Amino acid sequence: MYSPPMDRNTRQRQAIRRIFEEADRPLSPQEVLPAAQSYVPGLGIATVYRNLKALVTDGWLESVALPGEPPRYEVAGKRHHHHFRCRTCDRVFEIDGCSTNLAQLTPRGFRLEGHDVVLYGLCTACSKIV
Amino acid sequence: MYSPPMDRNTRQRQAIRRIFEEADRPLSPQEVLPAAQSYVPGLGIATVYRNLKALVTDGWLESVALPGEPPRYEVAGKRHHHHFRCRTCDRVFEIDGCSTNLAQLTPRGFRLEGHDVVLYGLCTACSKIV
DNA sequence: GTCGTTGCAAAGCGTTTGCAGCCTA
DNA sequence: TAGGCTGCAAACGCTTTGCAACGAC
Repeated sequence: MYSPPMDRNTRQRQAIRRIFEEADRPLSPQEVLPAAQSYVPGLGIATVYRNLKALVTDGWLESVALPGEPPRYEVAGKRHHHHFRCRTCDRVFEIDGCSTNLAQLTPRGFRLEGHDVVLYGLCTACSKIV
Repeated sequence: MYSPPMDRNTRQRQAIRRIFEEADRPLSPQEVLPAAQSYVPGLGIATVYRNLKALVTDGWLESVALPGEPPRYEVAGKRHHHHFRCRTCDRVFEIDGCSTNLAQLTPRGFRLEGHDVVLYGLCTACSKIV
């Protein structure tokens, strides 16, 4: 998989980085596109994909995979954390802390190396509306 | 989305059900295809997809979504459980039990309705090989 | 014999890639 | 000015769908 060396600071790349700095939650390419276009009209979806990939290679973004969902991305370097997906607005939020009793679930003979925890429900905004 | 009424017991459908009864772990369409073809040569991938969908509608299968993975399917009606994915052979296994301290992770103002837990590591077979 | 089901091939859909032209350094 | 980067459109891989033939009941 090809990843650009990211050695030029284009308007498109600036816009995409800015979107993530403003959002503070994992964003999908489809969420990034219209947001980035508000800064750079005409910015194409291919540019979004290419830059997301490049920013991951660069270590500036990390990909966030949730069950049954296309990959999202968030600014890298945060502490170990998990995610909460709102079933109404489909937005994903970061949650601090981590479940501590996962090791005891591991079947005999298996070697545990990592884990994902995803919570589902309603975010603050949506739980007020319903 | 169209789902067949499932009122005929074809060789293809028998084969697919049999695969799941024998496997006892979540299977992807790509895992089902060759296995079902060993019973019914020439069975097509479209038939696999159609029957998986139909068996879910029928309540005989449930879909299992893991982060960054295409959907798998397992026989429905089991107790609440989670999954373990082997990083070497990519197979997914069911694990009993459930983490109990997830509610405390929920951010203030959010309403928790459900959760997913996925463990990663090596299965018994692969931890012996490495 | 009916009509649900199948296999094949075409169509979808989100993501990736090829390419000519653009624009940053 | 060089060559990394962009937008467009074609290509991809996986899943879904249309359709004529098949076969379970």
